[in-house]
Amino acid sequence: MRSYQQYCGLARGLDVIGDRWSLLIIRELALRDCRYTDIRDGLPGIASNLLAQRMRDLTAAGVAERFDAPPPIAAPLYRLTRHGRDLLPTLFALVRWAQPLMVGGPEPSDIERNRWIAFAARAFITEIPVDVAELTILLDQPSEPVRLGISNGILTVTLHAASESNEKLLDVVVRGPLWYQLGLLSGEISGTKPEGLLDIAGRRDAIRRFRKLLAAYRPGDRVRSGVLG
Amino acid sequence: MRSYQQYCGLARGLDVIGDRWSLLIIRELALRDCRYTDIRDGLPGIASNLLAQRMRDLTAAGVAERFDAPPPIAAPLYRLTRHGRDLLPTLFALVRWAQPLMVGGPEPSDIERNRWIAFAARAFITEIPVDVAELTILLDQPSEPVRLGISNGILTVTLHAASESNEKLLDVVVRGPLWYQLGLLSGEISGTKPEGLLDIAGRRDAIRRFRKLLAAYRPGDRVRSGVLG
DNA sequence: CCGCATCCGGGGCGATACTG
DNA sequence: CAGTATCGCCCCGGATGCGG
Repeated sequence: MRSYQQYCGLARGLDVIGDRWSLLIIRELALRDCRYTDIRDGLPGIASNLLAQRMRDLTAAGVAERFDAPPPIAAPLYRLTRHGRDLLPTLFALVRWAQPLMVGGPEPSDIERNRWIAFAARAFITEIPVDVAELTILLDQPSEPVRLGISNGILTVTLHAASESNEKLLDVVVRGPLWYQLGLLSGEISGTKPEGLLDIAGRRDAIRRFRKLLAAYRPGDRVRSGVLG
Repeated sequence: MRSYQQYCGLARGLDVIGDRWSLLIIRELALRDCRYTDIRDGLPGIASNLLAQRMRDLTAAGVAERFDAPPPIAAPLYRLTRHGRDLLPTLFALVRWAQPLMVGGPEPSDIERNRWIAFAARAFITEIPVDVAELTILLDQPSEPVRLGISNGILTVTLHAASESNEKLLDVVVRGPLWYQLGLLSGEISGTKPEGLLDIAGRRDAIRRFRKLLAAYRPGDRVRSGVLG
């Protein structure tokens, strides 16, 4: 992208990640290390040469990097650098802001990737209550189920290869339409009983702690009405 | 902008604010209510028709709105809506992320607007220590000085009409090159004595509390090395 | 099959001129 | 002052090709 040529932090940041597709590339790399093709799978409609250009730009900016995975993986992979990962809290904030645009569920023309809910999970689970220090949840779906693991009060979100899940190790399993699961994470569905199409399975105590985990998110962080208040 | 047509919060957000110039327009409106020309002043190089289009898009999206100011102001003004202001914490996060790109000072080709430091101030002052509940600081410059007012532990940042400042009401006055002032806010200049070109004036106790205010910012919020860790 | 490079319309963008 | 109008140009989107 053309630089804005402004001595302003916001403009400088946009010079790096303001290009079309750039943040969606970073989203894909945030979910897992990717081959070129893996990234393209998450960006339907992007021109191939454009993706190549973006990868050059992002690596040059120190946001992503190329590396060779150990055998038997033949293709080179891309991953986020430390600097790239530092950007994620910003993206989670944007996801929270945009949540009102998600409430009606997907439009017929919308592309969907089940793994994207892992990104939303990171955005909406912002705090771990002390008595939820150990808990394992599976957001189950036909393809790309997502595992939320809390250990020592630290959350780790991973993509689950389908049916890899040893259900013995899971405390809670959530099944149902993806946008219902999203509504659960974002707090729009907060009733204490499973809502309609949503199936929440697990021991009673585990489910209680899961709900407490979700309740810890508050939309807050509002800016007061005054100018730059 | 063409919609990404993805059922993903990040993509949905970018559909609204991912266009070129959009976030810089929001920056200008965050600093003060603006006439059309005021916005354009902060976006050198933007085509007039393009700005008009962006304003239509942003008002349609409920991020900004047009309104008629009371007399004697003749021209219609733009301001952020509540929804637009909710976006500011995200932009502040981006400003913090991009700070490493600011350390060397402006490039010769860079445009500068002194008011932009007000935006940075909001980004880097993230917490108010309890004993700094009352404090008034002026970031002084030839044009567009910025006032940081803390009252009841709440920070308010305002643009000061030049020489409007009644210095009697100011606890601390900071003078010096803009990017030195920025370095002070972001913590790169944290020495206890005024650095070279930077002049920090005020009562000893006020300056001490001012430094404590700045020290409250920590770059933190890092994401661990694991994927979506 | 994967990782691009190339080619080719179309439209968004940059710059300027113009109008109420 | 607040936009609208016009015109290149280049970036982007879509398809194809091709070497590893």
